[in-house]
Amino acid sequence: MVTQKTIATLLGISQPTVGAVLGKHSNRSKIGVSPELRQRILDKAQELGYRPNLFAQAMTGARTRVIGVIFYPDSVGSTSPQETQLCAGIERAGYRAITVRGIRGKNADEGAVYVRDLVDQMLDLRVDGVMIAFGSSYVPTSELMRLMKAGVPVVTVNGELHPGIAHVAVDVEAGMELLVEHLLSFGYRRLLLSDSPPFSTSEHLKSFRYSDLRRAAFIKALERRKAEVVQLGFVDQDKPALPAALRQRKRPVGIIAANRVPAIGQGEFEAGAKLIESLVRHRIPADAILFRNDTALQGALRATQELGVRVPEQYGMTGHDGVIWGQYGSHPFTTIRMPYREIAEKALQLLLAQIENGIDTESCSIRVPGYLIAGATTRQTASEPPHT
Amino acid sequence: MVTQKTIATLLGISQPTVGAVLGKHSNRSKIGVSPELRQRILDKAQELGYRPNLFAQAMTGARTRVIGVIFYPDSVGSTSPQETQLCAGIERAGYRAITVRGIRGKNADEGAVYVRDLVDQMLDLRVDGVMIAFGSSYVPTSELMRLMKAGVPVVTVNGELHPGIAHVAVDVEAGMELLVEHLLSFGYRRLLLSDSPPFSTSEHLKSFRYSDLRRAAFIKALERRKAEVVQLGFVDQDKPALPAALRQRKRPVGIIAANRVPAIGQGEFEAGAKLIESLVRHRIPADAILFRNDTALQGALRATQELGVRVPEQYGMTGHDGVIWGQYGSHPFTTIRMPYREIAEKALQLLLAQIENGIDTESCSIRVPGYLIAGATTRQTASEPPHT
DNA sequence: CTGAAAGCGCTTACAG
DNA sequence: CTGAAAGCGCTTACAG
Repeated sequence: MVTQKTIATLLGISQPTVGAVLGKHSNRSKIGVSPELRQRILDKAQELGYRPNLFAQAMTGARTRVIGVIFYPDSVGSTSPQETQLCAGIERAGYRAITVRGIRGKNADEGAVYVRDLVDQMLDLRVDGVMIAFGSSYVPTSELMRLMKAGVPVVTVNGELHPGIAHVAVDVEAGMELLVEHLLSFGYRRLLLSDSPPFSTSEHLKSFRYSDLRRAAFIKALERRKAEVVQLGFVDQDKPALPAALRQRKRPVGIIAANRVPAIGQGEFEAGAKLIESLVRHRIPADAILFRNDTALQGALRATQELGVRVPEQYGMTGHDGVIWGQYGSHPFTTIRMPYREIAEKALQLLLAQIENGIDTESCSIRVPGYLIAGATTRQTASEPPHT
Repeated sequence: MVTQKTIATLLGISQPTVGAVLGKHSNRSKIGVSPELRQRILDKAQELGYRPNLFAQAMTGARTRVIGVIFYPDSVGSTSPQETQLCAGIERAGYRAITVRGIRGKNADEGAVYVRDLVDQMLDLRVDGVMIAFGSSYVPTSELMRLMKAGVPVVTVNGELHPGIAHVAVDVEAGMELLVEHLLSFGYRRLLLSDSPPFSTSEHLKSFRYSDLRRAAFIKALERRKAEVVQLGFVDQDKPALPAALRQRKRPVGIIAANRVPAIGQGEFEAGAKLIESLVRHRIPADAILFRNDTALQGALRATQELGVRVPEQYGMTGHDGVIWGQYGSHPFTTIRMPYREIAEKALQLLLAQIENGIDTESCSIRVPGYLIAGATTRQTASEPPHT
């Protein structure tokens, strides 16, 4: 291994002089070096292929210029390709992105334990900051605070909002507005939100959860249009009572319905299928369904084939997230494309600001709007509502 | 930060004694410590939340127990979820998986430069070994040798075989055999291999490339069955001359055909679509098509809707890789599921053996067979061949 | 402008 | 069984 000392010895000078030229803070070094010597040092370093020892640098307490990224892997240990785009933004900013994962014996489902382990690793690696993309999975605020207290700024991406921690997420409300507007303008009248049962009973979390934000946004979008919103609750077992509002056909109506079992991982496909089966079986007069994400939409679409239901004529369907496969199936999806590049940029801005100016515990939350992609799971020409 | 010294001072003993208990090689330390003292040290460490400084440990030249994993990100910087499963295997073995990516300004398409940068990072991080999953993208052997020479063992996963470097890959030949057998047993007779034009003209690489392996496996599987194989070449422009072998209907025939433009990234979808369009347009009498991967199959399947071609009656279609979405579309795919878990395990075995016993430059290449998934893009009951 | 010293937190010899 | 020392490769004060 060629070190600063190697170079110093060869050049007959002292090691710190070499460090002043090759070190990471060479610009603000107090050691003056003549231009000629500097050049000789640089030449020799180049010639020998000198690379600074990262570990030695880190020992001195300097910045590592490494940003840790934590993803929530699915049950088989894989990571969403979209999420990995967060790393691309980090590289563009001149930092290194390091991804760590849980170590053996840890059950990925035990959210809190898993996160604790990842946070430990981040502290061990002395990263300058942490980005955490855990989707809607549980992250204890205390673990994030552990990083912040150790001087490591944190920004969460999508997922929940934690008090005092910077947060960047897709704007659920704006996306919902786009979807509702799109559906109504193409003649759909009875819009059904495929809702999720609550995972957690924590009151604290309630106001931050994706499902809750989404439900609130749905209600808001419909009420803005003077439309009534009815709650059907769980529709996967008994046939729900159908409110009068669903009988009339002119005015838009919002319907909120859910399956009893929460969808996780691949279960999303089945959850989507199950919902559409329930709607058909109970003859619930919805004509457009807003699914939680593209995976659920895909599962539902498949089920419509077997049920003999026509899409988009009989049911319009929308997803969320804009996965690439959704654009290449039998019906390209009408969905909201997740603005991951913009999210990555904003998240990085928040992180870098804190790395450079110190940690900021003023809650800062940024919402980035997604884009509507109009596909073939909804009508492409305005027409009369079905069920007439 | 609580260090060994903190604990030593509090306990009134010397720091190396603490190190002998809490250090990574505490078992084979030459320093004897009484059980009582050992316990007191452990208790105090626990109480103060002591964590060893990874950087200080690495400075002493000890193993880092970190394995670097290098993926080839697609054009938008995302990573295949399947590939990230490699990391899960590493964790199960008690190592840490670290993923690095290129730094700014690097064009991911400039394969060699990109890889050089990643290799530098791996060396800087003093990883114990490197796993590299670059698909069929270009990796210069010299870069891998740079790691090996620095004492860092390397194993490549899928992609090409490099002389002297351990390699684990899906068994293309076995997969081809499964597909051909499946198609023939369900009555398909004229099997068309969707081939790729060569990317590289390097003679050296030719014997290792996925497309070449695949083509050879196809020919082998058909010749084993005394079937003739005809080369149509490029079919995306002019109508090819159809050999007599394609006119007769009883005996199986293998057909090799390609589009002129290589498919990369999302272009795979279009490539699949383009091939099926060419077949229909030129009335090429194939009745089953073996696509390069599931993405191409999906693109082709979509095109069949627009072309009014019936799948699986008129054309049977198979993919490769077994992406999860392929199981949930209008036609669940007949495909070969990539045995990623087994691949990860084998790759890790090869890597750990070298980490523990020193680098081994005897070329070691392991092929892991995939699994056939019989779906709805091929017939599910034996029947007569079409075009009769 | 240049050199000698201290220190980061460990591990690994080497003395008592 | 226990302590004092050297060294890994840097950075950052402090002398000349």
